[in-house]
Order: sequence, then structure tokens, then C-alpha cells
Amino acid sequence: MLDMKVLPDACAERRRTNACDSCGARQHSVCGALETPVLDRLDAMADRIRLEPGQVLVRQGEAADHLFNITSGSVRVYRLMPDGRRQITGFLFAGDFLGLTTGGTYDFSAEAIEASSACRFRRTDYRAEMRRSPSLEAALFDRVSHELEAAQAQMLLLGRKTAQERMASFLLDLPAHDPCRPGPADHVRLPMTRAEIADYLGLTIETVSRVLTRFKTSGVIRLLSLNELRIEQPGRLRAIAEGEA
Amino acid sequence: MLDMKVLPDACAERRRTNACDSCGARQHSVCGALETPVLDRLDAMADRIRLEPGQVLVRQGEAADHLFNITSGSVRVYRLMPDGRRQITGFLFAGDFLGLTTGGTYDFSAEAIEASSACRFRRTDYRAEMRRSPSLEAALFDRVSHELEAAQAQMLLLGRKTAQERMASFLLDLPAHDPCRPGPADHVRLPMTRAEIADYLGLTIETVSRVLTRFKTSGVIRLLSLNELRIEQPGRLRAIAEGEA
DNA sequence: CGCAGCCTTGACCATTATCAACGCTGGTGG
DNA sequence: CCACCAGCGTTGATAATGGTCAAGGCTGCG
Repeated sequence: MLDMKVLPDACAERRRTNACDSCGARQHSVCGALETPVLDRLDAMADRIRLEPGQVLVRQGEAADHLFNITSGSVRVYRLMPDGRRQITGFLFAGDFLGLTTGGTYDFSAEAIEASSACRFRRTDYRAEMRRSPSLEAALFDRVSHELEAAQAQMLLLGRKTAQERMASFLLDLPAHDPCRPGPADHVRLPMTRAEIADYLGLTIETVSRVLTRFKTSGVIRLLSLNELRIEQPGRLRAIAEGEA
Repeated sequence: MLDMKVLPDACAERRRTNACDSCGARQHSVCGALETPVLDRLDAMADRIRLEPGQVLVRQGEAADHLFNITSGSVRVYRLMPDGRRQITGFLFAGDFLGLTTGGTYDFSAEAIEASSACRFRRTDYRAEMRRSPSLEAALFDRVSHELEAAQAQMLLLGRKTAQERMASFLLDLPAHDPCRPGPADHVRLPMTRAEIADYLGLTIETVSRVLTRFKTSGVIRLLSLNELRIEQPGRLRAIAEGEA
């Protein structure tokens, strides 16, 4: 958080060249419902931030002063236990929000996985704008609702699915959330390490690795590189994810 | 859902005798922030419903027409896999909402655990009232935010905690949410069966049973009956929950 | 070219699931 | 009022999934 580069110059610049990347709000689902003046006010209050790989956005326990909208790259959000066990509660990609929901302090940490960028808002400013614009509040309500749905799906995964089923579900879900994927939905980009996948799925890196090679051997996927793969048999993968194989 | 008894008479009756139990909104955290006219309008649109043990409130996949506020008793909310594996995503008690977040169809099922009661609203009505009353929308936004936080804590539990740690966390969390507990916080009421605890914690009934007897043997808890226990050593239980024992 | 970090693979182990038997308890009907 | 039965809970023996420990390979960068 300390050495994040704020890019105020980029603001006006970007609004001229590419309105859709300006304040983050223009990027995704929040965009549609909002009136131009709201977007302009959000633009005006946003700090543009560039993130190096591994850079900390927020730390568990710190005062929750800011709210972020990721504009490119990817971010890991996680909770830690005192002994270091980590549960990644989600990966964020362009268009996702961070810190919509907290009370006085963040109850999670968040770090950039790869080189990324984000818009940072002061929570007080953003709340004021929410009060002013019902359509903004409604859009964010929807956002949080969808996050809650996703969290409940993840609870089913963590509580009741086998390692294979978890991995299959993950590979099917990932491209739907990452707007940066290079091609069609059967092409999966894995910007995160095996350790991060493991901490997201409640497994170990060894198990993640073994399941991936098993999928590869059985022809369900093809590894293009360490961080990229193709789903060769989406139907079979879906069957595995739902416990029907 | 079919044979739920709607109790329209109880409405006016209850408003006279006990305003705080009337529409559900008056009961808990939502209450404080709301103006009397809003509460009155919510009262007017609420169906009072009585629930038998096991009775279905909503079924996964059905059209999400209603929104509920539990006014007494307890409810289990869960997701199923095709082969019958169940993950209980939450237990609801008096004051909790059900169905705030869904899209067109419910993506979970919900059933009463014990004899319970609830207020039922048509989602369209409730949404209209939300649009009309910013304080109501803000209060519900807070609600959903807290649910999301709880869901993320549960992800850590399911992904990274041992059976003992899960059980300890559960026993510590439960009384905080159940306003019907008979006494102080170290007195825990368990309206749910072992199977339900297991499906909430991602365990089996045998493991739940074994961990409970282990806690009992080591003097951390005392079983008062099958469905009631006392936490004898809260500090030790907290240490176990955090993985420090 | 060499090293560091990440990934893979293998052997072994432990936690928890599974299978099975038995006990308790509350409700029902004789 | 008592006895039986069904449902739930407990306990024990065994098994399996996934974790742990260890070694080795790949890759990209200096």
C-alpha cells in the first residue's frame, strides 16, 4: 500500500482516449446502468494505480479506507490463520471490485498476482456517491449479491467435492471471470501459481499437480505451457466437476 | 412452499401487542436505521407464515418470487450435488433474511429445522420499497456484506481447518447468531442434527460425534442434553478454533 | 552457464471417510 | 403403563483420499 504509484495524469489522458478504461466503473456490469454524470464524478475521484507482481493492495486488519476497482491484471484475496495456513477466497480480474463490503477494517489481504492496474477510491467519497446515485447503489448491491452466490458455490466445492471435482470446477469457472483470456472459453490462462490454486481449492500443490497431469494423461486437457491450457473435452470436464464421473 | 399457512390475522394483532415482532424488519439490525413509515409499509406487505419442522421455504431452481425474514426458530440453507451430497451454507435464526440476493431463480434450498415463523414478502414489492427508502437499501446492503464476510470465513474453515478446529469454530459462532439461546454465550443450543452440523462443516456425522466426545472428555465442553451444551473452557476452545492447540 | 524458484513425481503416512454394530430416546399403540 | 420400534447418536475397525516428506527436473534470468 505504501509505495503504490498514483497516476493522476493518466486520468484525463485516458478519458480522452478510452473512456471504457477510465474509472473502472465504465468497464463492466456496473457500467450499463449508470448515467454519464455519475461516471464522470467517479472518474474525478479515482486514483489510478499501477501494481507490480506481489504488491499489496490491502492487508488484513488495516483500516478499510479505500475501495478498489481492478482495471487490468489479476489479484489474489485471502485470509490467513495464525500458523500461516492460507485460504484464497477469490481471484479478481479487470472489472472486479475489492473492499465493497468491509466494516472498519479489512478482514482479508489482497495482492497483485501479475503486473496490474486499479482505480482507488476513498470509501467515504464512494459512499457519498452511492447515496447520491441510487443506480450506483443498486449496481453494487447486485455485485455483492453475485459475490455471495459465488462464495456459496465455493463452500460446496470446499466442503463436499473431491480434488478432481474441485480442479475441474476451477478450470471451468476461471475463463468466465478473466476478461484477459487470449481466446475462446476452452482456452484457460493461469496467471496464478500452483500454490495459489491449491490455497484456493483447499488442496496442496502436489495434489493440484497430480490432478492436472491426470487430466492431461486422460486427454481432458492439454497443457500449452505452465500457465496456459486448453480444455479438450469440456463435456467430460463438466461431468467431473458435478461428480458424475 | 405449497402448504405454508399464511396468517394475515396475526398482522394487525401483533402490531398492537408487540411491534418488535411484527414484520421482522423491526426485530434486528435492520430496525435501528429505519423510519416508522417504512416499517409500517413493510408490515402492510408482509405475509406471516408458520413453519413446521422440515417444511420447505424455497427450493433450488424455483423462480425467486419471495423474500423471507425469519421471525423465530431456525432454518437450514443448502446446496445439493446431483448425487445427493449436501453442503449447508448457513443456518438462519430470528432476524435473518433469506433470498435477498438471488437472481431469477433460487440457487439454494431452505427448510425449517424446528417449528419456526417467518415474514414473506413479494420480491417486487420489497424492491420497490428499497428504491423508495434509501435507508432500507443501505441496511440490506450491510446485511449482504456481512453475509459475504461470514461466507469467506467459512471458506477458510472448509478449506484449511481440521475437524477439531471446525467444530470449535462452530460452537463459538453459533450462540452469537441464535437469539433464542436460553442463557449466556457459553450456553449453546443445537437445534440441528449431527447430520446437519456435518453438512455445514464439510465432515461426516461420525467425525462430528467423535470430536464432540473428545471435547467432552477433555473437559472443554459439557453436554447438557443431545441438543444443548455448555462451553466450560472458552479460552481453550478459542485456541483450538484458531489452530493454536 | 548456473542458480533460484516453481513444478512434477514417488514413497509413505495420517486424517477422516466408510462400514458396521450397538445404544439411547421419544413416540405410538397394545 | 409398558413395550416396541424408528430415528438419531455413539463407538469401533478398516480403508482411502489427500497430505507430508523427499528427490529430481524444468525454465527463465542474471
